[in-house]
Amino acid sequence: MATTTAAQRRAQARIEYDAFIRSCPTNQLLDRISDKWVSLVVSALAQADGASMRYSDLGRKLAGISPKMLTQTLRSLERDGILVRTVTPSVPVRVDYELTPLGTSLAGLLSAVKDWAELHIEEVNEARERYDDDGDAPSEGSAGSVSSVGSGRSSSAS
Amino acid sequence: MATTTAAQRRAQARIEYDAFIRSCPTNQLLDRISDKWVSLVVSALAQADGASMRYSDLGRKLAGISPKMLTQTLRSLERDGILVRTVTPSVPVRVDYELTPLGTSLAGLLSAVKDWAELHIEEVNEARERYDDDGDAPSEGSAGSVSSVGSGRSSSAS
DNA sequence: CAGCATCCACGTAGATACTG
DNA sequence: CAGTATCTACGTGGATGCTG
Repeated sequence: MATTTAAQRRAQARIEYDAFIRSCPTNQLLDRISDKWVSLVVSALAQADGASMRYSDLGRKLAGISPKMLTQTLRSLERDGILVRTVTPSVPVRVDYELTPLGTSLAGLLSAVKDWAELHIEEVNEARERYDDDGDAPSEGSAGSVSSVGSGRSSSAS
Repeated sequence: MATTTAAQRRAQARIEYDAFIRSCPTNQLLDRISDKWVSLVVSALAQADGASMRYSDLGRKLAGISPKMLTQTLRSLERDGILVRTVTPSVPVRVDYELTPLGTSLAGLLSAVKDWAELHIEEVNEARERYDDDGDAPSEGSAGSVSSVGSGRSSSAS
């Protein structure tokens, strides 16, 4: 695995991709970008509208993220060509992060997902309440098929 | 916290949401939908084009997913109102999953992300090679600012 | 068929402390 | 300022075995 060359990998790449297949590299990529921190970092950078953001800017914007996760996320995104990291060796070191065109194309999608979450949180919350309160008053369960016969865990979503 | 009513929560919900804030419920929701399995399950259901899929259909489509993860993902999505679970009490029990309108709206976004992964995997792979081979032949590092001065971990992406 | 229960291992996030 | 290093702990996910 560590000995495959770029050419080999690209050759194999021509074989139609299917993220549904676990062994497909796109599956791993999907796993990487399907990450809360990735969504937020990329969305934050996208909101900067082409401009770059400093490490601390991001840390402030993503209130609550640990330096470790921020650096880790940033590094993985840099490695994947989603963003570029620019170090300015001034006295207090300055590091800027900026989306690449590739990153910008992804940013639109991830921002949309983030916006979806903000937009539909109430519907989801109501659905959760309905689900959790379920198993108590079915009022109908003889129509040949029943919907949502869950065990109804009452624990908070955490 | 466990005693808040739906009305209270909805009242609080009017306070502008910001997924960047860790304590915001949308942050948690984003975390939930930013999941590889969620993307794949929802995308698979979306590809069914409004039709329902059986448990085993999904298990086949998402080759490699463990029954545990499949059930777990399905349950969480059902709870969130993304899909509906229909049990048909035939001799061999039959369970169908179908997207709700809410789920369909999300499916478009997640499918787009999945498609993005399939579409840009090669670019990402090339960026990764470039990054990993870096730290060896900078050839320029005096232009005032340098890009990508990473430590260059050579370990495989896993 | 469609799960659920249990066990276990690994990764990963988080807190904390230190550095160029 | 912008990280890095280390340690710990919990969650996540896989394998296995059993059930209606």
